[in-house]
Amino acid sequence: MQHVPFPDRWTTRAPSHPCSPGGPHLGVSSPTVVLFWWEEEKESPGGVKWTQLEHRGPWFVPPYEPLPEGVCFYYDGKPVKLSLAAEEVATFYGKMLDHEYTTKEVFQNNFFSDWRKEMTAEERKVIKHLDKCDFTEIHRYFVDRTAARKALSKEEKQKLKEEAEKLQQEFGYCILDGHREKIGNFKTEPPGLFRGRGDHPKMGMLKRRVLPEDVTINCSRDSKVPEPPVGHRWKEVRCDRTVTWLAAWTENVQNSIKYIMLNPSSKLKLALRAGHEKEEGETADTVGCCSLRVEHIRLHPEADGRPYVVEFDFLGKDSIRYYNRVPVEKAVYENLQLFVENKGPGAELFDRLTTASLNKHLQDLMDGLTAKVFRTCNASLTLQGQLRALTRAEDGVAAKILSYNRANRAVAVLCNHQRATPKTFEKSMQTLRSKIEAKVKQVAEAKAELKKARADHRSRGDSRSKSFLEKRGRLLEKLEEQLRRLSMQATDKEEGKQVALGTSKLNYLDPRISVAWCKRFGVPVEKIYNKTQREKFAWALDMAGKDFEF
DNA sequence: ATACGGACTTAGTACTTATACT
DNA sequence: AGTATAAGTACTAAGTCCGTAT
Repeated sequence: MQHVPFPDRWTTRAPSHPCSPGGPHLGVSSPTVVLFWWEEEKESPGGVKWTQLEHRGPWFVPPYEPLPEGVCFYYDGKPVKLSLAAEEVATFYGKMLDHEYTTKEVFQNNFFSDWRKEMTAEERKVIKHLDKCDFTEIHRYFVDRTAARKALSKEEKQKLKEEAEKLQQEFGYCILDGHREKIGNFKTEPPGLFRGRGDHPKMGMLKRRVLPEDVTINCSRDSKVPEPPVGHRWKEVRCDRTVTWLAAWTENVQNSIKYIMLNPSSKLKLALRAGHEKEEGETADTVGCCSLRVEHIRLHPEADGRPYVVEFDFLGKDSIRYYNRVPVEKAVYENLQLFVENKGPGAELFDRLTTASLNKHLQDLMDGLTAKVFRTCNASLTLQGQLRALTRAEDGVAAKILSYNRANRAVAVLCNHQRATPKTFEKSMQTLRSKIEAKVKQVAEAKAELKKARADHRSRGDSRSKSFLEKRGRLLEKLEEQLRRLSMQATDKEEGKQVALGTSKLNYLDPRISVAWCKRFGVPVEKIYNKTQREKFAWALDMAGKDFEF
């Protein structure tokens, strides 16, 4: 048992801070030598997440740089020199001019009203209507700047890269209980216009610049308190060992807390959604299973040749449409009929159900079970089952990977992880198709050649014609293999055009299932997980054997 | 008993880099 | 070598869940 020298939470407002130079003493190591965190003792009791936390605080976005002379904003056709604050907000809009957002009325109105708040009294007197504002010069300036950046020489690009790396090294790591851990997001979010998804009522509102005075720092009591930028101070410095965040601030648009947290590779981490009640008018209108309304389902006594089918159609998280027709048991169907009875389309379908009561019920069934766990578990079981059903030991690696992707896709479809069909999809599909056509032709030619060679060998019977025949045989085999691979690629592509595989792979599926599958079928794990993913799942790579069962 | 908000976790999109093709 | 496409990363909005205040 470890002696704990400090209470779990400790906090102080810091009107002035100790001026200790230098950053955290990186390289402090714990006395016990443990190579991997997953081999360490399980977490301490009482919700304490760490005993040592030391870091540099967030990196702040540099201050606004005014537009150069000659880049002008026009109102009603006349050039207007804006005050610094108003100009900055104008550039946020100007940058987005060719984005769909700026065509939406809600976005325009929110932007304009927030922009006016940043204007001086004189500016407010002049600038009264958005449709008289001309941001095109501002827009062009930023387009040119991006182009110039892209056209930079190799050396200049290299230099920028090195600077970014230096920043990463300086601010991107912390010391957590003697381990140097990567921070997930060490930069404060830059100011800009809020980009809510779906029909978000707050889209276009001004998201303010974060100042050190907004930021609360969390670190261990005996560590070096990070230095705020010169001339500034932190809102607060505290030592709360029951939470994992390093810094936090309140964001002004939704009034929610934003955190600086660790990278998912660090030790502190490791189907319908539940659907909470949301404040009406504050966010886009989306639902989950508890907040479904009568208008979101249709009941079919019979559909697609199956009895008792429920048709779902609603917008879920990120305003992604969920559409599905599910056959259910008779009892379920009849209950739904009761729930729909005498209700308008906008009424709650399950008016006596909340996420709390649902999770309470699931908790009673199994300790720690929540709707979310159910979704995750369902996903992992589906993957395992699909892998078992689809993989054939005698297949080549390419075919096995196709099977894996199919299994992965089944999970993504189950969880409704969608993406927009890529813009270039049709084009690249077309080139793939013509490649296949060409390959088919080649195969046919090679077959004819082989036939000829065989006849030739039969009539001549010498060793030269024999080796020629063998050569033709090998060529045909190679071409056929290439064709198989291409058509597999095409299938994979077509089936996956609207499905986002990454989300389930990264967040839902127990990586040990995939690792075990790779080991069992001799597929290199790099074909399934890229470098970042292998880092995140290092523990699974280490511990899952080929016989692992979820 | 419910509302609220803090602390994570999940997720799509925008941007960057690597790889494949011409 | 240069460009098109794919893969990977960064970013941050939008969920879930739980504990505490009302």
